[in-house]
Amino acid sequence: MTTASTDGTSLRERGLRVTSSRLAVLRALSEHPHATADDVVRAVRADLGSVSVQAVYDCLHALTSAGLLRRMEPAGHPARYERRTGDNHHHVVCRSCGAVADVDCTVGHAPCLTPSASHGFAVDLAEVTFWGLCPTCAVDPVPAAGPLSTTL
Amino acid sequence: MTTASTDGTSLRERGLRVTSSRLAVLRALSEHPHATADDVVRAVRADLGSVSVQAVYDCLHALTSAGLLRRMEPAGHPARYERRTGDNHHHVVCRSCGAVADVDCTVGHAPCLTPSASHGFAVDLAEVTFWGLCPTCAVDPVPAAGPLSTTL
DNA sequence: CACACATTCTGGAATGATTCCAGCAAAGCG
DNA sequence: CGCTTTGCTGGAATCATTCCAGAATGTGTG
Repeated sequence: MTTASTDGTSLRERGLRVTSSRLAVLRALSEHPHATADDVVRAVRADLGSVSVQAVYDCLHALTSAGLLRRMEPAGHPARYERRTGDNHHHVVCRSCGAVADVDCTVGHAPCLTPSASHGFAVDLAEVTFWGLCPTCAVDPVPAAGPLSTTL
Repeated sequence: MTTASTDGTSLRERGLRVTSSRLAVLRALSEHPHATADDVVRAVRADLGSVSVQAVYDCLHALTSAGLLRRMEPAGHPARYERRTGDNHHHVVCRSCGAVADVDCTVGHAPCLTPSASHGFAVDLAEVTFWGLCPTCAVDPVPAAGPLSTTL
């Protein structure tokens, strides 16, 4: 797994300019994995004083396509970002509050899954999302979101 | 798998009122599996003449929570609906054009996956999405969306 | 078969996450 | 230290989806 430094080295290594916003975004996500863009905006503002929303989105995109961040978007919830990249771990999402937790690969190591019949698609990534209720929401449930619960 | 009739029986069985819009939505999705809400609106209008966007969203929600439809939402693309429910099949999504195709369960039958460590979550559904390029886009790629390609 | 009532549908406005745009500011090379 | 490239600001726009209030329609009861 990759959850490297918060100084500029990892940025420079990937040919990205080192800016305070980018470092702050990385720091924010080190402290709060699975944060939403909005969470990151708040964290970065608390850290640097003031940053525009777009600056944060730009950073998130730049860092994501450089492979320093991973983006996941649970159906019905805003996107979340995390620093664990490279390992193919998966996620459990709470259908009540949207909380996300990491789950290590079920069936061994990467690639842990290969589609049986891929209809001619050139598949390069298998994404697994588990849906359920987090410990807190299991006690007193609320609304609900995400795919319908089936018999698992 | 469940891809039943387009007359009102399946609706009545689930205690839903039989309305022309609902039947039209079911028909539309029989002909075009993995259609977006917008696709359905167009299909239903071509069929019935005029329906409001909300009527379609209402139908989609009603049918989905009744278990007659399944909703899937590929990151970065509008939600898609399909009539195959009950079986736990998965999807391949094209990161270029967003096309979706069905993939049968990789590792056997439902439940084909169980999270190793679920952090106290009560998991009830495992959702698998494969990302890649569809046959058409593999020829001449375009933009790109969805999670970053990793080494699979 | 007619009614009454609960649902569903209409049209229009609102929301929330994310993106686009044009101009200013900072990063990094020489 | 100056230049060019890249990143940041603020404000407006987009897109899917939802909320609202009132009109229309399906359905079980008398």
